[in-house]
Parts: sequence; C-alpha cells; structure tokens
Amino acid sequence: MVTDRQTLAARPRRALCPAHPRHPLHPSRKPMLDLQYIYDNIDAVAKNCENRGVKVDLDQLKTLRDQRNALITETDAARHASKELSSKIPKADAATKAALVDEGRKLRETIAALEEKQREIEVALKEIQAAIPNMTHPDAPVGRLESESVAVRTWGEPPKFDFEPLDHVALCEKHQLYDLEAGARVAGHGFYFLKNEAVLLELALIQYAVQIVRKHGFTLHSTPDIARQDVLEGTGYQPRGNETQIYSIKDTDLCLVATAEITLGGTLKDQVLNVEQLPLKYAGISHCFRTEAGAHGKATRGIYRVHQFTKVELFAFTAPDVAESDAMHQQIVAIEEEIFQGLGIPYRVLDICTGDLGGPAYRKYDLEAWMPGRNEWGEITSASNCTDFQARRLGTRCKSGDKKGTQFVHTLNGTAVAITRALIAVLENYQQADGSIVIPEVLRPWVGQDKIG
RNA sequence: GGAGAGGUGGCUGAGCGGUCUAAAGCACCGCAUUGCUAAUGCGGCGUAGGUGUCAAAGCCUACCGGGGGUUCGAAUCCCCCCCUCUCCGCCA
Repeated sequence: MVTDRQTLAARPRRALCPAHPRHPLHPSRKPMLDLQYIYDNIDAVAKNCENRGVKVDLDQLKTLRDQRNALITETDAARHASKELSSKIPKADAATKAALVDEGRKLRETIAALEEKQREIEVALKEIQAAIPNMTHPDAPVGRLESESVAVRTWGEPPKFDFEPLDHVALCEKHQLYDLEAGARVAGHGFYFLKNEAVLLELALIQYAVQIVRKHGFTLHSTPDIARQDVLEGTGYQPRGNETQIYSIKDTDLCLVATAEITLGGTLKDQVLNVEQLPLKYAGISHCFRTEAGAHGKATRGIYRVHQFTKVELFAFTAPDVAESDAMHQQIVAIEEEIFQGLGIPYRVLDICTGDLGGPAYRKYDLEAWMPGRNEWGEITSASNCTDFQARRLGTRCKSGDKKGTQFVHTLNGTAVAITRALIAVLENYQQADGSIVIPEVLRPWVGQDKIG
C-alpha cells in the first residue's frame, strides 16, 4: 500500500461510540483479537500493547468479560425457562393457560431486559477489544517512531547524476506527462490527468506487474472500484466518520475503495473454506480512492499523494498457521522486489517497527524507492501479514479434517505496483542529462519507445 | 428501473404458528454383514456462544439470506434490506 502511515495504516479510531452494535462506527466493526485469547494471554497482550504504544485498560476488559459471561448464562437460563413454559401451553386447560401466558409475558420482559444489559456490556467490551492491536512477530523491531523501523536490505545504487536532477513535478511538466490544473478543474485538488507517455507507462507498469504476479501463481482479478460498507468494515477500514480515508457515496451504503485489498478480501467474506484449498493467491487491479484527510501540507506537490491512483495489489489467504503466513509474507515481498529490480529502481526494504504497524498487521515490510527529486527514500509498496486478525472480522474461516470446528484463516496483502509512486520512481531515476527520460527495458514492449523526449 | 418466482444443514429438498431438539434422500465417517468390486443394516454426521473438565463427555442457548416486529411460543405471520432466477425496459 502506498499510503501515509499516519493516516491510513494507523486507521484512527472513532471519536464517538454509538451504542448499537450494528452502527457503522461501532467498535465491533473493526478487526480484532479473539476475546478468549486476550483473556488467556493477558500479560503477553499487555506487553504487546506497550510495544506498540497503545494504551488499553485490560483490567476493565477482564471485568467486563466476566460480567458478560455471567449474563449470558443468566439469559440462557431465562430463555430455557421460557421455552419450557411455552411448550406446556398447548396441553393446558383454559384456566391454567391464561396464567401460563401471563407468566410467559413476564418472562419475555425479563429476557428483554437481560439482553439489553448484555448488549451494553458487549459494547463497552468491544470498545476495549477493538483498541487492542494484533500480536506482533517476535522478530519485528520494537520501537515507537517511524525512524525505528529497520532497513533489512538495500538493492541497487542511487544513481549519480552529473547534473542537477529534476523532481517528477518538473519532469512531468517538461514532457507534458500530466495535467494537474485540469485535474483540479474537473475533480478538485489531488486529481490529475496522466498524459502522453505517462499513460503508456501506466498501462505498461500494470502489464509488467500483472505478468510477474501471474507467473507466481496469483489469480488475476480486475475488481470493482466500489464496495459495500460492510466489506470495508470487514477488511478493517472505517468508511464514515470524521477521519475516514474513504469516500462514500451519499444515500447508499457504497464506498469507493482505497485499495483492492478491500475487494479481494471481500471475495470470501463469511465463507468457510477447506484447509486444502489454501493458500489462495489473488491479484487485483483497481483504482484506489483516498481522501487523505489530515495529510495537507505533506508532499502535496505533483502526484506523490493523490486522491486517486491505479494499483495492482496482491492478496493471500493462507492456512491459520504462522509458518504458512510468514512464508507467504516473504514470497509477497520477494515478488515486490522482483518487480522493482526488473525496473532497475534502487530500493530498500523496511521491517516496520512495532509502533508503526497499525492495528491489523502482525508484521509489515515496506519497500521504499530512491527518489532523486526528493533526495530521499519514498514508500512504494507495503506488505502486511494480518494473521487471523482481519479474517476474524471478515468471517473467512477454514475447516481442517483433524480439528473440530473452524479456524480463521490468515490474510496478507501487498502492493505489486502503485502507479503514481512507481511512476515517480521511474521518471526521476531514469532522467538523463539532456532532460530526456529513458524507458526501463522491461516496459518498452508496452510503451513502444525507449525514451521520452 | 418495472413485474413475477425464490433464498432451509456439504448438496437436493419437505415443512408455512406449538416436542422443528428441522423430515427424507444424496454425500461423508464409524460399526456390522456378505469370500473381491459392490450391496445391505445400524449408528453418527453443522456453526457459534455459555457451562463443565486436567482434558473430555455432558448440559444449556442461538442460528432456516440479513435486520426489525407481532406472539406465552416464529423456519412458518408482518415490515425493511440484500441476493439469485425468469420476463420487460434501458444501455456500453
């Protein structure tokens, strides 16, 4: 994912918490850790929250959990009584019947009151539960600051220019590769027209990425660009509210997707799979729409941070086993690296530190490309292993022959190529002294020329 | 967008206000039996939560597309929504 971690990856929590569990902003709508797991591993969870810089009242959670269980027992007993009573009514004579019906009516009220109480406790409980982030891979670097993420490896050499390199803004203007003014006129700031070779590059990058991921067994999808609210919620996005990153369509429950992670993850919402079907490897092409709320003033020049871009995304469902999802995570990162190595873009791989993981990720690697125009590294991809955190909310489970019941699968997502960021990296790294831009070898079959200008 | 039909357990499919604790069949598993393949009989066969236990068994509750309502009692009646199929309209 190419995204501002502060705003999207962190997925800020709601400010207000409406009481109804079905309310779109209700905390239960977020992915979360299993309640029983938290209860049984309270110390480990507490330690993890601390590492991630998240404050949670686990004592309160424990209290509420006990209250909840007691209430469930009580409510179930009341319902049992009610059922028993009802079954007597058909056989009763008229006199006792009236009395029984009356008693039943009272029982119904009791049950309703208990249920109401249970709901209240559940709301409070889930509010805490939803604030608890996923557990963390033992090898992930512990740290609070973005700078504490660890560069695990670097590939390629930042190009040395014997001239003053231009940034993508200058390059795009010079070669008429985009039209920001027209974009703003048509749709507002943050929207843009790609033009000329940039259009060909966009198509070429998609083709190139799609060919590679397909080679690695990812099933290609071109996905809807909109999704229902409950799909957004299932994948852990907050569709509405003040700080949302998501555009929603008025008077409907539809939203513009921020990534194909949402649509691909949604494909198996509430499904029970057979463990033998796993892993499932999906790739999706979609447009991505992001409001970038709260991101004003940060790198707003050009197309580094925009409200819409096109992306090829990888998504995987694996067996509920950390060894499995870990291996898939490595594979996804390897594919991302293969893509950027093929493009000849220098990059480094960051092992994201605990404080910057966001809620759902168990571990996350970002690729940052060298961007000469910024004279620094810039995020181009992001790959997360969400273990079962997202699947719990999505309701994607699997059955394995030897085990009773079902387990939540593990989900992973990663960027194959996000067009705007990749475009910046290509343009800036391949610029020449004469102002022209060389087209990377691997893209030429689709671009149809070897340089711009 | 309009009209009609329909969504029930892994699948087929009955039930249309009161042991539904969901019939039956298929599939699947176990046992028995028949010298093999196969057939037959018997039993089992879901998910989630709670309780219980060292663990389990067991017991309780919920779940018949989703949500809400009526009722002592709802798969069954009422309202809203979603989806599928057929036909019509519109359209790239």
